[in-house]
Amino acid sequence: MRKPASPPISEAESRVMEILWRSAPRGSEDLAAALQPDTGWHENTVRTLLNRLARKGAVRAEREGRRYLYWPVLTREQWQARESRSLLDRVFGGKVAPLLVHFSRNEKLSAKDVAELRRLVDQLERKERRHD
Amino acid sequence: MRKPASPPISEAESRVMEILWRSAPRGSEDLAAALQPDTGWHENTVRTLLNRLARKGAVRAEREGRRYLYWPVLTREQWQARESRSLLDRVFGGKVAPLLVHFSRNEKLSAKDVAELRRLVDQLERKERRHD
DNA sequence: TGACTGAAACTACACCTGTCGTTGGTGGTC
DNA sequence: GACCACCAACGACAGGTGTAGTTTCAGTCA
Repeated sequence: MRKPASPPISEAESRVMEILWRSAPRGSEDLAAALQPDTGWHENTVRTLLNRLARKGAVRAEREGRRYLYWPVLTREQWQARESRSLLDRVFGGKVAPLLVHFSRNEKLSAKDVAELRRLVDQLERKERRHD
Repeated sequence: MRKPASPPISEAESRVMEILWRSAPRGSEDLAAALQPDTGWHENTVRTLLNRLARKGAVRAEREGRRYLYWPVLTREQWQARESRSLLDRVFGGKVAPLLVHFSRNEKLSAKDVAELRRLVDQLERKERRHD
């Protein structure tokens, strides 16, 4: 019972997923229309991407009359987790602290970001104490 | 005076950079030997990667007698920054807070990580107050 | 000086990606 | 029942990547 080790979603493919995550199910024509303004992609391009996504198990296609409707299977959170872990492992040797330091130092954080971060740290510290 | 918009470093290429960042300059044979245990790559493979890296401007090659010595031009920090920004933009819509939240929630943080994070937050807050 | 050798340069090739163009099949229309 | 319009399926092709094999060239040694 081997896990299929689902292949990575490419950049272009993820653009399609973004639309599906926003609302699903949708048909390919609909998808193409939604992508058109930002990407300028031809409908066939979108269909190709959908087929590849289906082969990768990231979307499910269900026939509805003459056309297909597409649903996301991979969730945005799963995808974010995968991509994040990949960055973490590839670039930061799997260690979280350097990554957090990098982002906190190098990216501008709004006051709100900082507040959010503080809440998180407080929470983490409380949890720690509880497990002492 | 256009910026050359240096091309991305591929996964395999970054493995070579890792070795160079550890110590440089080195010859290709040396590099290949250092990579061998982890990757099993043939020397020619490493040379190909070095050539590609040179074309991309990520390393500098200097003749030393009959062979070349390679120096990293791209620094590890630059590379980390690039890759991080790419993740941030592609996956988190360019917003730092969700990314930090994701990592803090989903990756196990050691007590040390948490302490580090707290120092950072404190620092950020002090900076904020100073600019009020 | 001419052969030998070891490293550099060039070539290869399959697979993935981005981006369509082309073909084909099915249901709806007269 | 024949045809048309649409959509899906398939094929295509250039550029990047992973991973070498093959060819060339410049020193070294005899």
